[in-house]
Amino acid sequence: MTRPTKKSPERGDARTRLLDAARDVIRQKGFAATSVDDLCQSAGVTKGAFFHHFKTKDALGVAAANYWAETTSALFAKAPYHAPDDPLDRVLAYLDFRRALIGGETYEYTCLVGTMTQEVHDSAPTIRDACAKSIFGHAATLEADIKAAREQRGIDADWTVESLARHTQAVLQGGFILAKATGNPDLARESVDHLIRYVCQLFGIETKPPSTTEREN
Amino acid sequence: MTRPTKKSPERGDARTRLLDAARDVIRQKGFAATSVDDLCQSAGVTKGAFFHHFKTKDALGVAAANYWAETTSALFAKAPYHAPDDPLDRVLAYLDFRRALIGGETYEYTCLVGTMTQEVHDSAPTIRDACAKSIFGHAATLEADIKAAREQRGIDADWTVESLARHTQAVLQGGFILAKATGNPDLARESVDHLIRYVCQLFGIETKPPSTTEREN
DNA sequence: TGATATACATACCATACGGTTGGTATGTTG
DNA sequence: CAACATACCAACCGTATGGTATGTATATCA
Repeated sequence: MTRPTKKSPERGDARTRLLDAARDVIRQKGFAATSVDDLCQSAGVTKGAFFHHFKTKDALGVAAANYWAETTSALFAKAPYHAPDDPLDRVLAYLDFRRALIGGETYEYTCLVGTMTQEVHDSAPTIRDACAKSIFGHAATLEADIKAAREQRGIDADWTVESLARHTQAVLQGGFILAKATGNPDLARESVDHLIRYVCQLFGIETKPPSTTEREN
Repeated sequence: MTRPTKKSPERGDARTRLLDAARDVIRQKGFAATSVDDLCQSAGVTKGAFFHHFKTKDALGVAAANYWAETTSALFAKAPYHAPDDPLDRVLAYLDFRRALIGGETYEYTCLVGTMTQEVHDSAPTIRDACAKSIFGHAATLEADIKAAREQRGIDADWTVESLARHTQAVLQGGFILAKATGNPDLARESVDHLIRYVCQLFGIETKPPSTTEREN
């Protein structure tokens, strides 16, 4: 292998630094408004490095979406919301977890692939498909718990497990837009609160308060 | 003769045609990826006309957001969902109306100001503020009916009227993102269905089926 | 009828953009 | 050690971009 060599540990190789830069800069400025030079400057690499690792700017977009899918999958897989024995508690713990992630600067808590989807859905199908895979792949990780909760409690539902899983992502994405419109993360949390109330009602339990992490940021 | 002069009703003056073009093209390609030339070509005017009416591209963005606010306000003001005597029925009729609007090509039913907010929130405050005004101004038009419904039915709520009004917009915006990710408007309708179920549950009534207009498009 | 303002059109400009080229330093392999 | 591959850099290129300068036809009004 040629690279790392474990020497000069600046902060990862050029490719990873470009992907990290893409994750943050694109969430701030959007994909189209982010130039290749922006990314190179933010990553501290040259244009030569950029086009060595990515054939085109669109190719970086695809790679950034995949990188996002990988890193967020890892984050959610390790997260503590899987602990409860009761599947409904796991679902609610997931929503609590998502709620707790909202805060700080807008680019820190909003969703890269949601942002990119909005921009490129009609003009860059490869990027859009990578974003869709990330969004719906994550939604699918909720389905087992939702299904188990429904069966365990014998809920006679007129909604599908898949649609509820997708709905949670829609609420989050929409909350991010309202938060961006005002620069205020409270607007995203607010919608998650309504979503939590909805899920509690669907399963016939009393609405739980927004958990411990009420005040952060 | 060079200009309209009330003759040759091509389809409005240059300014309006540019705003119409902006509404459609920006919803397809996004704001940053839409060039001034794109807009001029789509509107059938020259660049001279563009910069005669708008000082900068950002100024057009602001004007497009305001134009969107005006035209959608007029649409919703005229819509039939205000007819029912019961305020809750009006709220549900509003959601039904929104649901029925979803269909056709993505650029035909998605929200211009939601799209622009996502892109420019951090780099073009004037556009962002115009978008926010449109979104929250529209949300505010729901508050009277929500409040009346709550009082009439003596609901003891742990949520604010304003937050529920905003939540409806968040769900719509989020639904649009999922729809864009797949090119399928069903994903937006699906989330509206969950929202309708939520509102019915909040007010303690049985969930109504998605109204008459089930199959369109 | 002349002065002025409006509503465009044409031609042009400086810059920023995505992408290419040619090169070097370093490591890997047989 | 020769041959090759990888990772990266600096300089450059053609084009597209937002914006400007200037011209012109029509409408308004004193």
